[in-house]
Amino acid sequence: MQILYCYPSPVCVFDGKRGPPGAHYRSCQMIEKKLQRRFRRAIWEHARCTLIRGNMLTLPFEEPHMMCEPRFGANYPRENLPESLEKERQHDPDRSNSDMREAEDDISDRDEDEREGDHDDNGLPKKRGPRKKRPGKEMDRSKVRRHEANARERTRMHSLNDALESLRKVVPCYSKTQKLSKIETLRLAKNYIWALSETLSAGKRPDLLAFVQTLCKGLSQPTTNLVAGCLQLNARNFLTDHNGEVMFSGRSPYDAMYSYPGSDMNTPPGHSGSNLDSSAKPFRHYSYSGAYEPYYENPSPEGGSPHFDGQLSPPMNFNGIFSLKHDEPPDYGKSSHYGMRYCSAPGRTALAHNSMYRVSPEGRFPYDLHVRSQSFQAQGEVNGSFHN
DNA sequence: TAGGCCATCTGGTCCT
DNA sequence: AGGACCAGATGGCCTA
Repeated sequence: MQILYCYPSPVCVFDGKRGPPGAHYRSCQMIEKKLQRRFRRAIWEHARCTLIRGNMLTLPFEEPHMMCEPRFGANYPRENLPESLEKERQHDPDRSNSDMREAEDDISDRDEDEREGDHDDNGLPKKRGPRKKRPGKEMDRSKVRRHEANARERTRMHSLNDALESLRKVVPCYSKTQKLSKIETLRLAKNYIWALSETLSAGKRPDLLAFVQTLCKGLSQPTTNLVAGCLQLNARNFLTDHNGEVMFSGRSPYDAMYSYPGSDMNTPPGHSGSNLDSSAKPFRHYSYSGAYEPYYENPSPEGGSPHFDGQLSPPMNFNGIFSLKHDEPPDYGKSSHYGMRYCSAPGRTALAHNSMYRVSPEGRFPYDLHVRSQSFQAQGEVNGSFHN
């Protein structure tokens, strides 16, 4: 029987994976702790039996008390510990100590209770009544409080991580396999918000290069590569300098941007995926210009006057500016900053709540994109391109 | 093997 | 008093 300990790096006994803590993991952890307790008890019972047996073999029969009263308290000599326990102690003294203490306490408590149940200090039969308070009670209490505080802290950090995970899902380049680190997630989210705000406040087709540069500002090179890979860019064209500034070192920006197979846009030589960074996964290619035109230049499907109701959830990613991502849109009404930014953008095409927005009438952009209240099937496909 | 990332523990501080 | 929040310390895992 093999037990994998929870602390300090929890491992799920069922699938052998370390965190992250989730519902499944937590339930596993509870079961695991039960198993640990049972296991420790089993070990001690085994040790007890072994030593009793050993004593039976080595001790003269005239010392039968050793058989019925083996002591495993704190003063029990370590050299008499079973090998497995001694090994464990050497491997991790702190943990083993606490575990040992716990197990020892269990057993010594039991033994003590058994003894106390018979006689009092004077050897007279023990009277019934409230138990004497032990001197260590106050310390036990603070210990318990510390444990509770630890548990709360864990829960707090877990909820923080949950929030971070949901943030990962709404920034570009979400990947279950290659997760952005916490700090990179926050940086990317900040950049993303900033870039989108700039785009919206400008109210015109954004400078793609500037957008990507803003997106990658301050990110590490691997994350920059990842973002570039997600956006189907040649990651090597975007170099992060020592200050975290993203520099373009390739050809003209639009050459390095998207090309949709069969489009009349120039396809950069060797852009068939071979020049992508190794971290870049095969993504769908989108027509940059085709994607933008309907949003900025065409009249709204309803032919209404340009207005904006301020309820639109923020765009999902650069070419997904036309995809509305959030299943559970945040309450943007609370954010005056966003509301102002959204409303202040001039010349924007109206997007009514129930309208369906077809990005490319020619079908060059292969997805129908819907506003929030409608089907998200196509949106899922689009997002899938980024969230491999 | 060093460095990055992460989970956890822990003590301090602030607030209710 | 107790809970929330924070930051430092610690140790494990992973990767270049």
